[in-house]
Amino acid sequence: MKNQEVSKILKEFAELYEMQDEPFKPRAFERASESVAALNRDVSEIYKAEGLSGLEKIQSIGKGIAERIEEYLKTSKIKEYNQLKKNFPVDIAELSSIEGVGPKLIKNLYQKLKIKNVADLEKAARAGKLKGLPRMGEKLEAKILKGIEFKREGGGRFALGEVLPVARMIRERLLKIPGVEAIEIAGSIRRFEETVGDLDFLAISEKPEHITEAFAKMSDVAHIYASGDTKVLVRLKIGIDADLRVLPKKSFGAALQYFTGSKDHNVEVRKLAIKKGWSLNEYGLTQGKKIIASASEKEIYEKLGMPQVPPPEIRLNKGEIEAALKHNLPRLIGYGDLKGDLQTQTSWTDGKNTIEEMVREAEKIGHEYIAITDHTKSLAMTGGADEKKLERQMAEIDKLQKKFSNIKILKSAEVNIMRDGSLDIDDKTLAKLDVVGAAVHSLFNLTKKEQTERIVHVMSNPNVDILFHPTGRVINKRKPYEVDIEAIIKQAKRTGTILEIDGHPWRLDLKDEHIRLAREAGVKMVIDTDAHSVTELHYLEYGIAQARRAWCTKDDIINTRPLKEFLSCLK
DNA sequence: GCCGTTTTCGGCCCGACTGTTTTCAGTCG
Repeated sequence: MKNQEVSKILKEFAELYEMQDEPFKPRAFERASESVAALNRDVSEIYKAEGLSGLEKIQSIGKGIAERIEEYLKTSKIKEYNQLKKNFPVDIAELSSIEGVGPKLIKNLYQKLKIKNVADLEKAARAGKLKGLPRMGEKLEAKILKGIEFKREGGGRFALGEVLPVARMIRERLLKIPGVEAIEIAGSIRRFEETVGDLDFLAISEKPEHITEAFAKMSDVAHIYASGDTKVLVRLKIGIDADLRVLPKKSFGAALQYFTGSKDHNVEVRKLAIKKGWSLNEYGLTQGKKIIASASEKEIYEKLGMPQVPPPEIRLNKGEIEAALKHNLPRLIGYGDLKGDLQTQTSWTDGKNTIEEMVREAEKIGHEYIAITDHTKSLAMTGGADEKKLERQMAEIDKLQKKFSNIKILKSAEVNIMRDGSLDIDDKTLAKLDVVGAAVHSLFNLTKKEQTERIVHVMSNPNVDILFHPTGRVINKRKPYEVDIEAIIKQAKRTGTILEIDGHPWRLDLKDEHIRLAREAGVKMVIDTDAHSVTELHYLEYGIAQARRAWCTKDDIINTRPLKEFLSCLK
């Protein structure tokens, strides 16, 4: 539960040091921050069990940072942090979330213009005051205003991947409270939306005051807006609002249906009730004072003429109600249907774990195969592989494979697409790989025509099996590059290139509408995690949810198939 | 501040891109 808080504070340390021009420390704290975020155990648990030395065993954490973490876990603050913060009482996380704003600029903004947050920054930019700063001109000023605008379009929403683990942990904790019969997470999280505005919890309990009190007193709570008998509203320390409703068992189905939404879906469902002379709200489906259904979602949908309950992911009023009424909903791909992962990075480039560790975890998940797709040479910052390094890795995989009889390690790479649509690895080497993914990692600003031609060209390469994260977006951070997605889908169909549904919660690329287009065109797709650590190998559910939202069945996704069959689908 | 199959001291990811400059600082990945 503390990992996110600790990771966040370490990240801020890094930026504070960066602002003071400290050499090397920023990187060290940044690595430590990432390392904590990638843990699959909670730091407070590790500290409780093994003390300071347990913390020091964590990758990229030595004596200094371990002591700071200890101080934070013991006292909820770090003296040195407060000291640094005194010199720069600035919302660094908020400011640096604006594209183009980094630590150096933040330092200047505060020292010269006393800018502390994005609101200050926007005011100064609109007044044309930024131009006076060193190395700042009209274009950068405009870029910053655009960055602020884009951030705002995100509506301050959190990526699902940031908050789903938090919501689940809160749920687990609340379940332990005496008198609590059930807790469900509703709202956009239950629908697996890409981004989430707040967390909605529903609880069944005959003694609501126990759970409301415990909820409001959680250590993750930063502020309590309201706290009543059956409803609590809080702001969590990580910056998102969370609300809890406690209900009697008999109306739980109605409440779950009501609080799951979406709003559009519920409006349509309620219209069906009205047509029958009934009414539907969070307490039940009723006729006057008589309750027709309320305990389960299934009863409610059935009474309204739907023999199938639309899965939460597709409750968007996009045809699911009509289909459910006609008993015509497809059988969506299930959360346990994938047989392998097809994009994973290891310590050979920018991943946190070795090939062996990744394979072992994949085996534990139950995969039949895993592709090792480290970056290639033109992504220099990651130590991307050239032909020689790839050959070395292939040899290493051959050696490693002997240790594993239940899982096939596929030799692969995430190969960079150059400006002209060529690749940065020669075809001879690519031909030796089991499966090849190609990806755009540079020149995001080409015109739509140029970008499309570049990608369409690479898809015609007979070695390229999969196009990775086809639109390049990063949720809340970077818009997709300009590209003609329909042209790419057409080319995928023509060349037999597979399109990736990158399940990494920051990417989710393709997104649902594009998946839908690809499915309708009969294009093959895969779902994978883009994992950079063993923890991230568990990100599959995010990608599967995207596919479900696009009404995909098991047949639409190639890596639901056993190894042999999967391989036969490649070029 | 972290780390070690050359090292417990002395290295640490580095090139592209942009916008600002007239040789380079800041940001990004």
